[in-house]
Amino acid sequence: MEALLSVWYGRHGRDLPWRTTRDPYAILVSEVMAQQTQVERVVPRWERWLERWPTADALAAASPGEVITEWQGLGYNRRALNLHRAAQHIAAHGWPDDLTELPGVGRYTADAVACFAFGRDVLPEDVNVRRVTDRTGATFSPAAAQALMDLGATVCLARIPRCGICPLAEGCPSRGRRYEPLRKQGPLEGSFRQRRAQALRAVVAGEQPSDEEAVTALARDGLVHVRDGLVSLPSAP
DNA sequence: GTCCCGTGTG
DNA sequence: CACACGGGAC
Repeated sequence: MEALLSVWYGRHGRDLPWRTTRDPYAILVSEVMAQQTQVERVVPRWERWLERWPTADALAAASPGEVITEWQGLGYNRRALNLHRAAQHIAAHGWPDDLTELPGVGRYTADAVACFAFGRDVLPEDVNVRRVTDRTGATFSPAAAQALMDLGATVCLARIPRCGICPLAEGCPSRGRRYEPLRKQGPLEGSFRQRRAQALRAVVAGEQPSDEEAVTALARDGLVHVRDGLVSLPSAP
């Protein structure tokens, strides 16, 4: 199966700039950004980010407010803060042996950095990789990691897989199957999550948000500071 | 109008 | 273990 996958990857693999670097900081940034945002959208933002903060030291020296501002539009603002804190940890103590010690870095991201940057022999398992391995029943080496992620993201989709264009369809025991949604979720429109994000965008724009409830939640996560009823981006490192 | 996605927290 | 977290994809 891995040979078929490799041929497909050569023709249909995504051309992502961080796949040509081994810089662990650059890879960490790409992984954190791409965890919740389509990779095509991430590419220009990743390039801008590395121009502005080319190293973990440079990012660590920025203020949290600058980092939050640069992050806008990449989703889940807490991740920006975690990435900043991770850079400060790296700047102060170097790269830890156990990468999950870094804030915002769990099993998947730790394995991705270990594999792609440090050349460790581990297969980072995101849900794309897990879907393909579960459905095909095949096993793959860490060399197939990028190909598995692309196949899972573009062909072996969560609910309605595109088996008609899948290089592994022949002999796949799950071929043609459809799947129920894994999570239940209400609409984003009008949700508290959206209000939070709107309130933070207002602060980034230099305005005072009117949504006090959202501000309280943002302050609890350290995304804003409130003093004398005035809301600002966090400036202290 | 609803789901996806990894991590942290209650 | 369930849930919060964003915004484009579907």
